[in-house]
This record gives sequence, structure tokens and C-alpha cells, in this order.
Amino acid sequence: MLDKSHKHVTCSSCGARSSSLFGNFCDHDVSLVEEQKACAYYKKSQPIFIEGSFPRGVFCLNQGKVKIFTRGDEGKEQIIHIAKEGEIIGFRAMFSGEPYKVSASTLEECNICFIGKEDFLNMIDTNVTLRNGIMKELSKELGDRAIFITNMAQKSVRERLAFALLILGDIYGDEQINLTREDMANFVGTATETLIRILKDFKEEGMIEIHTRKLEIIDNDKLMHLAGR
Amino acid sequence: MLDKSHKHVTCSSCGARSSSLFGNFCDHDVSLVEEQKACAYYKKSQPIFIEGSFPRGVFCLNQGKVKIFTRGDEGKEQIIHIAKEGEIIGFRAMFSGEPYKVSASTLEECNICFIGKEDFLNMIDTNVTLRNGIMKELSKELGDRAIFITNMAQKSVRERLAFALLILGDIYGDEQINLTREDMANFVGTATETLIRILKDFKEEGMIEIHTRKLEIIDNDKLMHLAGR
DNA sequence: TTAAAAAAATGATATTTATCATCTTTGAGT
DNA sequence: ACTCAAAGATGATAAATATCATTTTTTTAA
Repeated sequence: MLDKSHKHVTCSSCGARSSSLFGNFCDHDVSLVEEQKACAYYKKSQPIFIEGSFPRGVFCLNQGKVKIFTRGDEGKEQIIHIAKEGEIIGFRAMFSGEPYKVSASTLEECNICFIGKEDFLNMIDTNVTLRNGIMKELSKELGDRAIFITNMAQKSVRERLAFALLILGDIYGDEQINLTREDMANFVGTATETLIRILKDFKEEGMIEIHTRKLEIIDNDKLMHLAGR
Repeated sequence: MLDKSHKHVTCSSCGARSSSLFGNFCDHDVSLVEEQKACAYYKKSQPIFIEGSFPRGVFCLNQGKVKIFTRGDEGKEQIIHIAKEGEIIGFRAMFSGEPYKVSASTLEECNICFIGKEDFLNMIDTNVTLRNGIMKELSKELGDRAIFITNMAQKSVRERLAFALLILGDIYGDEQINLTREDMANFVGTATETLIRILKDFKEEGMIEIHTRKLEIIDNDKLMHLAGR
């Protein structure tokens, strides 16, 4: 359990910063962000921002995992991305001039810092490295989504699940994958029942181990082969 | 048929420019682009760039339509976007530092100008308006693709086709939609036969008219309702 | 103008996946 | 430790869509 009293995480000591877009900031820049941010503790399953609302700034994930999703016409979630420690979320909407097109919600307890829109845009204007990092990130994600769309359109649920498990494996690192079956189904783009059945197949085929809710990847190569990479 | 001898389209007289990212350039900027670009005539079904290769610059569409697509594991195309006059294509790869993740190919005769990577990146560095335009465009597309993914995952082929026809209607403007059934199927993410059958249904339900290869939208509202917007 | 190739259309069938109903297990909160 | 709601699991069935085989139409280019 995270310590709720530590609401003010410092950027200079933030373990997630080194791998983030703020990773190569000089001391001066770090202290600047430090002054401008506010940090907050979020419980599990708490919304961070909601599709259709107007963005006031960006969120910097110090601790925990967050799902980024849209809702289809019947309200069913489609998870587009799962963000982990070090990621900055919601910056897309800073530039588009539109309301959020996605929602974000915590998957577990999180510490999340907030930087106001004006401060963030100022940083972008004055800090070339940050700006280039952001443009690179936007571009990379755009490429990833092209592949995501193609997978959705052309692969079977079985193949997509294998692909999803590999992505989740990266996100969760040493930890075991820890998502509800429903969230996982909403990431893969299938019905919960179908997902459960295929997970069982994967277990029987020795690709994963299931520890009640948590999943462990046993045979990465086999999954990669199945996913078609 | 386009005049093949007019290989050098001028930016100052380019009809497509006003609606492009170069739209609000001052005379000085326009003449700068003018010096740096090279224009070429492309026949129908000609590749512009190919997935996996390294980008040398960006392409500016003066005339004609271009499909942007990836190939799935079995080589089947998934069309991600159809670009029309005025659009700049391939700029994503300028920033990502990666090879192209998509391919581009002409859908009809085109005039396409080329601006080298260095010149383009210089423009981005020095021209704040252009830079902001690019960031806005990247962000918008990212949002659009989240919706695209959700449609792919949750809507039926019938609903996706209605959605696709609305997008195509916008792209083709006054002209009739002019794509092979295969390309259209690869945009919707379905089998060609399925697409043909549903097009027929739409015709019988009075939503579209089919003039051999070309399609005309008759009942926009009905399509919108079907697409769920 | 005509022959060949490509695209479009159609029918029959197989496969995948969703849906619905029901049951079991797990875990959070008292 | 117990209770209840949420999550997970399973089976039966229906629906959507892909695949394959074939025919017709259109386009291209000699």
C-alpha cells in the first residue's frame, strides 16, 4: 500500500523520472517542474480524466498503472493503452485544441503529479529537448496505433490475445500481469467469456500460468510466434 | 488526365495549399518552400514510400488521392487513412527516428511535391506556426485512431462500412467515391465479398447509388444513424 | 475491336466469436 | 470468520463473417 501521507513526491527523487520525457532535464529544469506540479494519491479504479471534458493540464505517473480507453456506442470500454510509472498522460489534448477523446482511470493505487496547461506549454516552447521528445512520442504512438488497427482488423482473437500478453508483459516487467478479465477483454477487443476460454487454452498449452487473477508468462517465444512477430 | 509536362507546380499558385499546414505562410515562407521542393507526376497505383524503409523527406499532395496502409502478416493491406489534395504525408516518420511503419500509394493520378528531411526540420525549428500546426495534426490523428480502434473492436461490418462511407464522402467531396471494392474492404477491415454484399444492401435500402465502380451517397443521415454518430 | 486480365458479384458452406443462462470462486468489508 | 457482491468460469446456442468455388462484368492494352 502506498503511503497516503506522502502527497508531495519530489521530482528530484522521482524514481520514474529517469525513464520519462523529463529524464534528461538539468537541475534547473527539474526544480522548475518541481515548483509547478502538484502531486496526488489516487485509489484503485479512480478516474483521472474523462472523454469529452476539457483538459487543464497533464498528468505525470509517479507510481501505479493507468488505463486509457474510449467507450463505444453501447458504453463498452476499449482500452487503447496502459500507462506505467514515468509516463506522462493527457498531453495529446494539450495540442489538439479539442476535448479529451479518451478517458483515463487508475488500475491500482497511484501517485500522480499534475502540471497545469500553461506551465506545460511554456516548457514545450522553451525546452527544445522536451519538445522533440514529445513530438517523437506522438509520432511513435501514431505508428503503434496503425499496427494496433491492423491487428484488430486481421488477426483472430487468439492471435490478438498473444500480442496483448506480450505488451502487458513489458508493461508489468517483473511483476505478474494484474488485470480483471473484463479489462483484458476490453484491451484485446473481445467478449469476456471468449477471453477466459482462450486464457485457459494458453495455460493448457504451457504459455502462461494463472494464479487466480494474476498471470505469468512462461513461454514468451511461443506467444511471439502465435502473435506473428 | 493530369498534364504530365507540368512537373513543376508552384506553391504560390497551389490550389491545395490554402487548406494545408502551409496555408497561412507569408510570401517569404512560401518562396522558401518553393525553392526547396521538387514536384513529380505519379501514375495510378504507384508507391510513394514503403513500410520499413527510411524517410528522406515529406510529400505534399498537390493533386490526387493517396492511400496510407500497413500490411498484416499474410500481406493483406489495412488502409489506415486516405489522403487528399493539400495533405502532407510521411511527416510522422520525420520525428520518430524509426523507419516508416506504413506505406503510401497513389489511388489515382497525382502531382506530389517533395521536401527533403533537413529542409523540413529546419522549417519546423524556425516556424512556430507550422510547428504548432504539425503538433496539432499529430494529436488529432492520435485521437482519431483511438476511435478507429474502438470501431474496429466493437462495431459490426455493416456499421463500420456506414462509418467508412461517411469518411469517404468527406474525402471525395463533390466527386463520387472511387475505390476498388478490395481497397474499400481493406479500409473497413473485412473480406471483399462481405463488403460487396453489404454495399448491395445499402443500395437496396436507398442509402447509396452504385454507378459500376463509383459510389454516390444518397442518404447521409441514415448512414450517420447506422454508423452510430 | 477484341482478347485477356482484373474486378465485381453470387451462392454454398465452414468457422469464429458473441450472447445468454447458470454456476462457482474470490475477496473486501463488517 | 462470515456474508455478499463482484469476478471468474462453463456450457449451449445463435449470429456474424470468412472462405472457397464459380460466374459475370468491366477495364486495359495490344
